[in-house]
Amino acid sequence: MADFAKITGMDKEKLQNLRHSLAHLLAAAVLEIWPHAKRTIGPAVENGFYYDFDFSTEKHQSGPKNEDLHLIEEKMREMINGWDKFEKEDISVKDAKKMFSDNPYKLELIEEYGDQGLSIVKSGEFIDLCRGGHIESARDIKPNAFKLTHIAGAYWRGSEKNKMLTRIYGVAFETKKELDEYLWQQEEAKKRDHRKLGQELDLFFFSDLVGPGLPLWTVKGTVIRDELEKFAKETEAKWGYQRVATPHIAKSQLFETSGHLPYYKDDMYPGMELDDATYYLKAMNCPMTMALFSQKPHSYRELPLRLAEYGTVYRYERSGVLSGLLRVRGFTQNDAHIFCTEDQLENEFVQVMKLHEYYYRDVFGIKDYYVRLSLRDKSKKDKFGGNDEIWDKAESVIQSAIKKSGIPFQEAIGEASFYGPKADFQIKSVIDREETASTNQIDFIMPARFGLKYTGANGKEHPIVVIHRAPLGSHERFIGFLIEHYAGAFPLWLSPVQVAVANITDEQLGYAGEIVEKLRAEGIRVEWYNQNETIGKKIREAELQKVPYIAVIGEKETKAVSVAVRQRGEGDKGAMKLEKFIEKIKKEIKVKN
RNA sequence: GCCGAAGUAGCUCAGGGGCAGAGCAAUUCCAUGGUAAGGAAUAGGCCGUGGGUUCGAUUCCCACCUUCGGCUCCA
Repeated sequence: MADFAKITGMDKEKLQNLRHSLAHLLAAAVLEIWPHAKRTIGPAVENGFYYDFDFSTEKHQSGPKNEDLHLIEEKMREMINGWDKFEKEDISVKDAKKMFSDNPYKLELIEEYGDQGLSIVKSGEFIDLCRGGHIESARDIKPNAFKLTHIAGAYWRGSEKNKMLTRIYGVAFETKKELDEYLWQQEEAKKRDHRKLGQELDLFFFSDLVGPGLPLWTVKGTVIRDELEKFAKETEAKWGYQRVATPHIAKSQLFETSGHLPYYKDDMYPGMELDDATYYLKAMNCPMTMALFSQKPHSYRELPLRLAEYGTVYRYERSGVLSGLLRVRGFTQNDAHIFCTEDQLENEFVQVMKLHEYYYRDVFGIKDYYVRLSLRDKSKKDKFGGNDEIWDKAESVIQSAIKKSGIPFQEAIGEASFYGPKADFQIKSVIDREETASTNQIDFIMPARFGLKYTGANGKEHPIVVIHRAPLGSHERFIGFLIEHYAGAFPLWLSPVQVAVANITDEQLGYAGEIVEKLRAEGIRVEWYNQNETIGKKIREAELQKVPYIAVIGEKETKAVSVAVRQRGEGDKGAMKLEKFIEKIKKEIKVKN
């Protein structure tokens, strides 16, 4: 995992210990108020801590509600005074079982970790089973530098087969100042949440009539989609890609051939039974492109063949995971499949990584991401197709290619797809949720299942290897991310409205209308603020809509055939001739910044 | 899917067993204005959907739908 956490004054381990100690304090406070609750575990996490409880044993009252957090916090502050040094002691399995005889969760942990040695931690009256990692004394906890934030459900030991527990989250820092700063940052982050900005800037929405996870793009949102797509098409054409188009549905045989159906059937929209077959909405484009490639024989001279498609796919994501544009059920991928020889594979993959660098670093200025290299878990053979020889080859090529590209990465064992290892570009949303922006895979398996071959210089047939790649991920997720990245203030080339024309009085309606027409004729996206309102009001509205340029038209401008230019966030830039303004805009659109 | 919370005008939200409220936006009128909100009037509602309790439900109860916070999942 990349470390997105801010470096604070306190050393990291000590801060983690402080947070873990607070988890114990939280448990102690909760047990004071809900004496029959069962505590389970409470680790430190990024920015804070949590503790999981089972309140189902609490007979007299229900578990905590959000409004009780305040109460628990007060209890914690009260209890700190009775706490002192954190003392750690080793304990035998027998004594531990006795001590926690009424707590099945602790007993399960004792059973599992007993042979590795157990210890307990004590402070004041409080004792908890614990592996350790505390600050020296509870006196180091500043009572005003932590805050309980929310209550949520969480499965015992992270498995949905287990009981759902109640998790209480808190945030904690060394000082109140750091806590306040963190809380302020969280508030600021909420302002750039793509769901909020999507509403305010009128970019997309969801309709109950259409269904959950199926975004509808407004006129303004569609401009961003189209610009992004146009840019990707142009760029990828230069990088040697050719475009194809495939249907949205296919017979079950296609997904059986690709191998997806047994693995992913539950995540696909259910099949449509027809006379000749069961048809499925595609949840991925690759089987279609494979079928397209298999249509005719291929010579080594055609390779590498890079086939790109903006393909719309549908996945039946579980209802609870849907989130704005970042997790949807229908989305359009910036997809492509590179069909190549084994010898070309590494270089092609390096090129794919370089394309990412161009997009992320050079064009969008995205810095806050990391690459997750997902490899197979050798002990879980049923999760991954093919044999060890093929996997070893694929993993060695991807590792070598990614090293050659010079892009830093982290390995994740067991995260590979069933048909191959992958290099994913991981980003974080403003609310700190990590998502995959781009996924890139090496695949020996699916081409083999489709029997894809090429004829080599020696006249013999050889197996094809495929790279799956989607640098811009999906329109939905990538635009969701871009909205947050730019805080809604898109660069000129992506802005739904590039110029707002605002006449000061009705006297200039004629001239302003001409300006609007001229800008439009130059291919500039313009919106005319011609309401009967003051210029101050129009400027405010255009600024709130984050329009990059406002062309103010008054009596002076009409006479001089000019526009008074106001730049987003920078204010009045003075008047300039219309031709000059158009030239400036067009130049800025071209350089994409 | 699971735990919890919330759904009232286009948006942000208040209210509460007996005629449905505000601000912003919209429309019209007045004002004709110089760089972040000029004034007035009008219109706008199955109070998420379906059941139930009640003389009466937007309000109370139940179910469902959607959204939000998490968990699990994420080709």
